[in-house]
Amino acid sequence: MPHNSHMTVKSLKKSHHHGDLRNALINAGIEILEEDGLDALTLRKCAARAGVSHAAPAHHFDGLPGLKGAIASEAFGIFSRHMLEAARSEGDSANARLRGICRGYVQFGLSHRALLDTIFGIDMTELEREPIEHDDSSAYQILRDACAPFVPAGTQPEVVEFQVWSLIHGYTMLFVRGHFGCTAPSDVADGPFDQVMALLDRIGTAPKP
Amino acid sequence: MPHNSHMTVKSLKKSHHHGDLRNALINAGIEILEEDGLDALTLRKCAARAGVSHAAPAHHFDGLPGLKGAIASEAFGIFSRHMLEAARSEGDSANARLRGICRGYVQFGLSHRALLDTIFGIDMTELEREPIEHDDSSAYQILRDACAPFVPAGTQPEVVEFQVWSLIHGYTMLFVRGHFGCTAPSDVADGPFDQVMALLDRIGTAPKP
DNA sequence: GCGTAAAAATTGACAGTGTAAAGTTGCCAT
DNA sequence: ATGGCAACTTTACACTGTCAATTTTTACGC
Repeated sequence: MPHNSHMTVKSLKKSHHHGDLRNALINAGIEILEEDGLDALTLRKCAARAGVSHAAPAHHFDGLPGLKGAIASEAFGIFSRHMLEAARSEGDSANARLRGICRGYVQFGLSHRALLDTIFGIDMTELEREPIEHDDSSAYQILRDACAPFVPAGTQPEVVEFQVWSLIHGYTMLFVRGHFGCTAPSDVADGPFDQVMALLDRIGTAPKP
Repeated sequence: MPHNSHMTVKSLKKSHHHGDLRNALINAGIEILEEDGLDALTLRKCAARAGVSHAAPAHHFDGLPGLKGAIASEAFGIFSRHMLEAARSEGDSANARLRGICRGYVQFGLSHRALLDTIFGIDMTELEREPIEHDDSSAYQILRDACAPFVPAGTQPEVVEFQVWSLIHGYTMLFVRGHFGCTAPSDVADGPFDQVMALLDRIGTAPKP
């Protein structure tokens, strides 16, 4: 006996008191992450910024991990849009698109570190977790498209995709935290980006004999 | 007027009440990380496990971030010993050593995730931070030695080192959290390790024309 | 319309946590 | 012995997540 089968298709769950509190909490969380970093993210602060009482989030998310998961999904959308732009920023060739994606990855890590940490801090193996949602315009798909020209015949596309993804993700995570020995990097150019990404030129070629 | 210039060279700061409380707190923290994960690490729990009052850690570390930094240094030593063993586990050839290091990296991430997250969660760019200490037997040096045979003449060793490091670090971080789509990975073999590490065979070769 | 039930949000309480200030204990040099 | 100091304890407080009880709002059947 579904009691709300009358709801319109585009029902935004805009409901009783607040009006889409769920999204308001997610947006508040993103603001806090951008302003004050990962450790500042708090259920109570999100609630306060959304203008509701401190216990209100419990009706929409399963604790702080639940809210973090929802924020990660939203942040992944922001990340995806950033990557789409980056893919086009360096030219139209296949090489330029792949290079642009990698540079955009690092740039996003520098400019929105807490967001990237939230996205990739999520443990997809935990039970009772709904995975981060990603549609056809997600960063995954953008990376996949950019890798496609480099996939040798008879090879699974995932292979190249995972190679590139591992390389740029590892570089970004190590670089933004200064593990490469650069002191306080504030720009991609401050690191050995070009030197490491030179490995991309070997992608899709045969191994040395 | 140094008031303690009388202390012996090997003075372990074994002092008044406890006797090397600093190290006791670090070890307690590592135990907690191994048993209950990153979120369970708490100043008060470390203090309780070391048998002191909850405010005692403040006299040895600058808050929880300070303790985490000291734990990261200790965990990096554990990681380094693990990597030294892994480097020898697959054979004596240069290829086997590099492959062994990479496999050991992922294995360590699976078996001691909280430790690896603590090590590489440290932000080396933050001011007033003392960097993680690493001597000649550190994981950095082990990786550098393993990469040396692949460094082309006239190339800086760091280039190859950073390429390999980025690749394996990114792979590990993404894999252990299930971002490659593997459900609940419990072994390196559960992931596309070999496929991604095939890129290592292109290390040190000339780019395609 | 109206009453009832469910959803949404509030309030109050509680256990943990980090942190700061003040107090206590034991060791050492003078 | 005694003054000083470092290590530790005690006490207190603000902040956090979480739960139970309550109130307010909305939706639906009658």
